[in-house]
Amino acid sequence: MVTMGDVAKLSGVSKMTVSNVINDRAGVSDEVRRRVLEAIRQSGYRVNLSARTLRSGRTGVIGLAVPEIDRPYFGQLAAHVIAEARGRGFHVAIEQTGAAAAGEIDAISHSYTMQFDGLILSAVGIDPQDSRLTGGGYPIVMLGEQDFAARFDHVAMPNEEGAKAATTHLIDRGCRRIAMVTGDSLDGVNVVTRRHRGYLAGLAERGLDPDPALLFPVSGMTLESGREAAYRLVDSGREVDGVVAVSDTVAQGVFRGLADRGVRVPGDIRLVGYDDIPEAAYMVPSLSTVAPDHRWMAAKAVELVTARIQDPSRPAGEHTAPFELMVRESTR
Amino acid sequence: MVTMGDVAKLSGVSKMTVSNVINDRAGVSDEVRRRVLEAIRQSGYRVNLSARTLRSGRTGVIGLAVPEIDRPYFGQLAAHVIAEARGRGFHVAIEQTGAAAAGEIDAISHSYTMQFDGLILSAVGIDPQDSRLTGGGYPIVMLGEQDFAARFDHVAMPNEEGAKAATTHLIDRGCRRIAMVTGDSLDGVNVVTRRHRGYLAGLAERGLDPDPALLFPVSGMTLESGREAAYRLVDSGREVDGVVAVSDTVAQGVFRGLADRGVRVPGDIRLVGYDDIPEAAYMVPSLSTVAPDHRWMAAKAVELVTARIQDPSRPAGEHTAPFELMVRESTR
DNA sequence: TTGTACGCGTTATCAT
DNA sequence: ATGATAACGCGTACAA
Repeated sequence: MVTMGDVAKLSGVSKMTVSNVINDRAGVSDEVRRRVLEAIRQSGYRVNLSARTLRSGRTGVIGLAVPEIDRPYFGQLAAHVIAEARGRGFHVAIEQTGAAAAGEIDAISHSYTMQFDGLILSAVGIDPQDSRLTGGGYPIVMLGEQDFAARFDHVAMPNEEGAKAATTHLIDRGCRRIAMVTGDSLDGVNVVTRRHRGYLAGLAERGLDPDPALLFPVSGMTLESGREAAYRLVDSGREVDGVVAVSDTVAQGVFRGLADRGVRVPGDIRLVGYDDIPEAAYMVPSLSTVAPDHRWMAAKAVELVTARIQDPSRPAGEHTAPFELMVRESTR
Repeated sequence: MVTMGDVAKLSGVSKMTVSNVINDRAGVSDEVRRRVLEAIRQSGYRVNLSARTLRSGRTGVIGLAVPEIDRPYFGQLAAHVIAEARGRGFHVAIEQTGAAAAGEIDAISHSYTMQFDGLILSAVGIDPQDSRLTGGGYPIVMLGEQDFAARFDHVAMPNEEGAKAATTHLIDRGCRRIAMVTGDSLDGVNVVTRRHRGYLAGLAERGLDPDPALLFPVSGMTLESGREAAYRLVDSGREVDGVVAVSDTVAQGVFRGLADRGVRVPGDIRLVGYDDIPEAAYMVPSLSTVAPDHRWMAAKAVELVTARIQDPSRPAGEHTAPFELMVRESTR
């Protein structure tokens, strides 16, 4: 392995000067810089990041913990975060939490062990009151929907606002019996409960009474659980003319489930999702959905975590992404 | 920061003994081990991976370079690789190559710089003859379709076999004018050309003549390029009763494009994809497709790269995944 | 079974 | 503008 010392010897300078050249520090004459760069090229020298990290205490890596990387929403998020971090000279390491509180706690611990400089945690299961959840000065940015009470930097989605807009949109299209397909636990503050609140707020704003019988719980944010909820919806025999799904992926499942039962969208039931995953615009019918600004969220999260890396004591802030309601064929 | 020395002091032993306890080495009395573990717990000590890496030369990280992590196929692949690597005590760092040869070369160089112990490279653009493409003893496993001539361990998809099976399936369903929507370059050996060969082989096996006018090139493996190819297909006015798409994502785009032009699937045109992404089964109509065994591929790739990490001089091998043709509604 | 001394490759400090 | 020296925290060789 070629070390800095080898390069120094080759170009007839000290290790320190080589280091200065590599890190673009001032105080190196053009002539020496040229010689050193030439020696690096010739020798094929590469910086040893472990040594640098050992000395400097920084890895240049930001962790990104998501529930499952194979869900379109998180794949997109990851792509944006990677791009944004690269622009700031950071590398991104992806962790999977399995959408469980334990996995999320592990991710923090693991991030620390791996010596990531900071962590962006897309939290869905964790309880903000969890005693194991202590920043301890370690730069963590939360990306999710719990209420972290300013204990962490937090980038939130416009869950209530978005779900409310989706619901009033259905009503304005003529729907009166609007079901919601959403998570099975309506306790606490999370994606599921906040979108449910938005749904209720939407009904209220248009003077409709909520009907608890029109809530169809799913155990996970998956295609299959959406389909299965649609079966229950149809088989219940209840009159329904609109469905708000907690996410686009669930909406895709609901759509398939309705089709399996011979129910047409938007003819019999209008359907709206949340997330605006890329596939939404390409479904037939295309899916109306709430589109939070993903790039904005990724950029904000990276901005916050890098700022906190530089100054761990800065005050934490709460930030909510802008959104747009994408009206497409499924609510035509 | 708590170091090994602190733990040693706290438990009244030497650093070496602490190291022995941590790495589960023999020659430590139960009593001492207990004391050390207690001290570790109390102090909150964590191994410093940089120091360990600097000393041992190993990071315990495997790089996974994919074109774009926000494409469902690669998201799934990543999820499987991460799970498999975890089982072998490795961590996975994801890189994005942008589906370009330059990005793939960069990924190798970057993987090396980041001191990953090995790299799984999902290559789509690289030329196996590229002079910059030299393993140099660094453990690289190729996951893609080029012909690497045993210079690298290589996990391949059953591209020709799969595309051929898809094509004969269309013919057996009664199709006679079968178009293919595929990449725009039919040079070299890659996903595009191999699936195209499979398509030709399928036609040949059933005694149909290929018609070059039924090739509709796309510039990328995206939803949008699939849609746009469908427009060209319909607008060309050519008679077509079946379409083989180069991937499921492209097939989704084709399906949407056909719908935009009022062409029904499978009524007017039967459609088959490749990959079996999760969404395929949930489309309406559900998408018939070739399902390579993704988990098998991920497991094999991780197995190969870990084996090569242990023994860099082992002979390289070529491995092709098994597949299954998923017959669904789009070819009903 | 435990301890000592040194080296891994880099960077910070201080001196020249 | 450049160089010498000492750390960073861990693991290995060898000594006790």
